[in-house]
Amino acid sequence: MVRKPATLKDVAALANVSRATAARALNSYGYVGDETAQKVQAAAEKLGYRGNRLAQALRSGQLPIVGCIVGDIQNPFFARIAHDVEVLARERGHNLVIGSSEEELAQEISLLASLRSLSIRGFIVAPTSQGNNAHLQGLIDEDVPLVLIDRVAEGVDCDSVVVDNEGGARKAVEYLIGMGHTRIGLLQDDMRIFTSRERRSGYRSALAAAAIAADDRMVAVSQSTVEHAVDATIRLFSQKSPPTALFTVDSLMTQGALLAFRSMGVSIPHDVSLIGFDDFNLATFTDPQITVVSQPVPEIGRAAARILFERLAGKDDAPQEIRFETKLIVRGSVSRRSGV
Amino acid sequence: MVRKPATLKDVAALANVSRATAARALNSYGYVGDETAQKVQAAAEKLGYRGNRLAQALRSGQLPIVGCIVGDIQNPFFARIAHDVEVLARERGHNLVIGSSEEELAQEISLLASLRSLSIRGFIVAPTSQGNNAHLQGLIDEDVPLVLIDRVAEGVDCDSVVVDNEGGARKAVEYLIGMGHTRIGLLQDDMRIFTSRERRSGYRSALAAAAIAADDRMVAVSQSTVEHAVDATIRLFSQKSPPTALFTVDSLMTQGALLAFRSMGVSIPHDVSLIGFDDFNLATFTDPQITVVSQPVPEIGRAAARILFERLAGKDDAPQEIRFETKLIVRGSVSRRSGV
DNA sequence: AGACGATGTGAGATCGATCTCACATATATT
DNA sequence: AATATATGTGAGATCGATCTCACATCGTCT
Repeated sequence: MVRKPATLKDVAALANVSRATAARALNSYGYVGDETAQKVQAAAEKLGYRGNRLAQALRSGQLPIVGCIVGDIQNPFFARIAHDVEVLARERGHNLVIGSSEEELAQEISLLASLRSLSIRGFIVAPTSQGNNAHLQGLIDEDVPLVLIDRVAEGVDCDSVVVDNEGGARKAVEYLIGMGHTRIGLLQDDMRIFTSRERRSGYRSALAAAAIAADDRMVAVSQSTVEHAVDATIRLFSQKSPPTALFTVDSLMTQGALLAFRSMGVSIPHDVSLIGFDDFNLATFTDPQITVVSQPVPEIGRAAARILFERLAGKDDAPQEIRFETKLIVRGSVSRRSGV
Repeated sequence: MVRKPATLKDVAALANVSRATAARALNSYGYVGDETAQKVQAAAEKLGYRGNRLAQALRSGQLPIVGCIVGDIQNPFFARIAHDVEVLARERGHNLVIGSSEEELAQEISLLASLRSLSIRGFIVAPTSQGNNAHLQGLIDEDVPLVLIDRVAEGVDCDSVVVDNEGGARKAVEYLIGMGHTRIGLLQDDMRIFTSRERRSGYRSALAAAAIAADDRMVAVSQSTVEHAVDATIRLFSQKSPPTALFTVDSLMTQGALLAFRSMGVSIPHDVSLIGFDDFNLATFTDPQITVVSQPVPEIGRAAARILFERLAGKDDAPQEIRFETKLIVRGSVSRRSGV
């Protein structure tokens, strides 16, 4: 049995009034007689009238939906953010559409285009961020609110919520240097990604400050998945003179490195020291526990959503750029290295 | 500068044709002169015409969006499923709206109501599943395709993709019994949740088969988060005669139990043996590695999405009920217990 | 009593895309 | 030459909700 959802027309007919009156009664605006209003309410109730948000949206030009495009929903970092955004959106009577760019610019662009044509009200995006950000600027130009998270995009003048990647990475590497390490490896993901660049830059500046020459053989690049990170770590540590310490730029890669070390029979922190960017659930389960640079993940999604809804409410001042501090959490995965 | 997106009317005006002709040219149907078509294409190009999917949807009655409502997007199990569904949806030119019921029936209902009024084409839902499933049956009645995942809902006649929870749990507990354990704890989440009930049922039947009396003091209930599981585990093991082994019903709770044991100074598997339902990334990083019952997670989302799109394409045979097998993966978190 | 405001209701336009129908031409067929 | 058939195009209806406007009907004030 396929019964089409009841329309306003059906309700009006049942209540013996015009569509206009029915609309007034249901949305309580304008003048409606008490008795009429009751009749309409009753009719709506009886038919299970729910209203067609599509039609409403077409009229008003806006759908109560916000979009969130992340790099990868499987990364717990983004999952947490998406979750927080969803909660806040729901509080404001909005739904959330989630897209995953999988770090492909083309995918980000097509996702955005497809969501834009839905008249989605605003976006929270973790941009893949390379040169061409016309698709993002296009949103701004059409006055569609956009909040960037985790990463900023060059030349796009909008709100953003990021963390101090460079400072965090520097703290991590300085700590390693302070513990006597000089051959410090970096396991990073694609250089096109903003955080990857910033974290590398922190890594480099810490090395430079300690007068340690940058060495490309100490740097491995892989996609941000556990599996790819395993391979990259194994390659990095299969060299003749491998690093004595490793800094990984996100939690999936940290986990990949851990797996790789286990499979290679390399012991932490005895053989190799490890610091990861971004804390994760199980960092304290391992033996030793993993030292990390932690970011205030719960703040990020909430801050971004808060800003987005302020913009939707009409706030129109200069773009905010929020940058949260990171914190070095020392656990047991780094050991002091004496001499070389 | 706020330029409204170009409409078909704009394109038609620029190309000096009627809206009808412009539509024909852009969607290539009906008869259109070559020259006219070119003109229209050029005009559309020039104006950056993208079309308003809302208006199209209002006309056609369908928005190319599917919805996915999970219990908690932060649970890696659901994150993985959502990811897989999103990928498949995108392949079919659909977007995905994700909602999280947070295991609240009321939230599931309101989420579904709000998405239904968007004329969303179909749903994949992990139902909170208690008695009243009218909201789900309502979808079926209106011919909106619905695929249940992870859990089935009583009295709702639709496709479903689940795993053999009872069998998996029984395997786990039988294994513990085979290793000499008799005081076997169960850390489960809310009994209203289908998987929780099924897994408990497997736990009980394994005990019964071994003639071990069920003992409520061996069972702890908590929400499915790492934090709640920590507390519940501590309570469970603070009794005078605590379990010698623990079976946890999902990966977040397994992680909570691990954290709790660590904080209590309880050593695995020496003091307590542990088996978790659902494998997780770091299960092999811990020392010892965690023995688990694994489910074919990548299959679940894909299977559900595949079925959903078949239904959307018009397939109309009897509902499928897919039930995947689980696998006991023996690692090192269970030790043999001699005597009592 | 006449006028003005408050109250209540309906007809019709609108949002943007699509589709049916009617009406043109042009070419082909007898 | 007359009739079919193919080809092109536009006017207007439609999807469902909302809003403006016009038109009632009251009551009240001078």
